[in-house]
Amino acid sequence: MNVEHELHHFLQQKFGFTEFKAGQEEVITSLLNNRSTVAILPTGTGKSLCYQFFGEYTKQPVVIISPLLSLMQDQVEQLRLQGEKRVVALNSNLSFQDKRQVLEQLNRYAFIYLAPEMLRNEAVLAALLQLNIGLLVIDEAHCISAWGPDFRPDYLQLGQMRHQLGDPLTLAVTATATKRVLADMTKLLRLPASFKLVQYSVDRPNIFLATEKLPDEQTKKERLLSLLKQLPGPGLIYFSSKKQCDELTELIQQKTSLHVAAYHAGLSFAERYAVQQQFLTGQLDLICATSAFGMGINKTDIRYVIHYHMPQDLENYVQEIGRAGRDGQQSIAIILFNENDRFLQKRLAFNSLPNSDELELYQQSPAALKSASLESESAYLVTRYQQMGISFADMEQIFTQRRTEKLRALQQMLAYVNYPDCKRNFILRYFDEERVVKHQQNCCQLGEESYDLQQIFANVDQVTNNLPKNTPPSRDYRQVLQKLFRDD
DNA sequence: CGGCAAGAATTTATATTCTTGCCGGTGCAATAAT
Repeated sequence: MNVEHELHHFLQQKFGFTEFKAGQEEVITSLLNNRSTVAILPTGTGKSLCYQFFGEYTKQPVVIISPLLSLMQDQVEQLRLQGEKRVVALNSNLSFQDKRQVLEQLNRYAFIYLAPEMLRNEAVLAALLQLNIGLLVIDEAHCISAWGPDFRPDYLQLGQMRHQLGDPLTLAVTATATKRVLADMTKLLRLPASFKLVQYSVDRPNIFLATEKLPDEQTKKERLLSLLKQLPGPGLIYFSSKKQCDELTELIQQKTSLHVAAYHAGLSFAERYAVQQQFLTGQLDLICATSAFGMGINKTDIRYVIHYHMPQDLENYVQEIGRAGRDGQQSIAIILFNENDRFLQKRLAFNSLPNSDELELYQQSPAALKSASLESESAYLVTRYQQMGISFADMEQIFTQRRTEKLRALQQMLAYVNYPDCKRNFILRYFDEERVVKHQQNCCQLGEESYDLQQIFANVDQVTNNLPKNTPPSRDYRQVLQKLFRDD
């Protein structure tokens, strides 16, 4: 039996699938050839199967770096449902005793999930070193570039951690990456130059792209309500402010008959989990959310994603609209834009980084830095950079450069909103794809011309692609909640 | 970093100009107190 047949046979036996989805076989083969791999695959193509397959096939332990506790939880649950019990999420949800026990017997697990922050724990690193890691996986690897520099600095340390673990075979997976983000990932992970890149287009042809410019807030609200009355659901609205997210949720409740809930980091873990489950099971028509919502959400029938505020950059935009239409059916992405929105994003971008006054203060007074780092995000960042051995002079340079990059990305986002020609091609160019698509009727709105919702959704069945229709298993979320948070 | 609304100030004003405060996304781990 040749290798290809053997892989298919194993896929059927172990996972019950007859075919690999796009990219999976290429990734698995590359890993089996002992080549570290970066996989940029569209959402819904089963990225996790790649490393699950590798682990089961080679019978070697797989360590997965995951950005969110909820993501780890989902994956662990899914693996257990598939019958794989040797799986653990090594995180702060574990009690001290449980954690110690897991660390003592780490070699009993085939799949170990953890957040990058956990690698700072020496006991954890030591236990991982005892293991013969077959594969190190960086899930949602764009976080390295998007979150590392100013939000979760431990992402910057992954390369060094990887080295300390003996430079194991590595797989980095994400749905979107420009050339710049890809370069960040390979550099920060210190991947060997021989790494293999498996990349598919970011284009999602079944998502119509629209932007509307509105003169003021009042008009924007009215337009939003009128859209909600016309659009087929379920849907998602993104905000860049928790306050406005809450306000609009209430307004929608008052003015429409839609079942709607808000989702943002101001809510407790339990509340967020409940909202998410109600959305997945169809009890909610619509979620108003901040960027907290989305990663790891597997709902296939989202018909529209509206941006009440445009995001900071096109990377985020493509991630967020990519949550629509995973079933391949016609969907739509709409940005409602008001000129003042640009300042909101500018503020957010600038605020996340320490400015030179702050840096100077902290440099002169370590005591001020210490007391501030408990509350201020940027002071904490400075502390972490110091721990990484980065000087104040270098920090100033790094932060300045980062600010410039963020500003440039925001300019591109604005250019997209204002772009009078085919927006799909704008996105393809931004993501450095050579390919140019032919503008079609159901592609995007051009310039200021209006678009016809009825026409867009008229011939739903003509739009097809090979994305799977995998509805999540229905379950009572209250039970899961109880299990997860016994003391809530 | 910039707009905006509310309120204060202003050459005694029912109108304009100036000032102030407000607006603001994403999460890990670990600690401390029960």
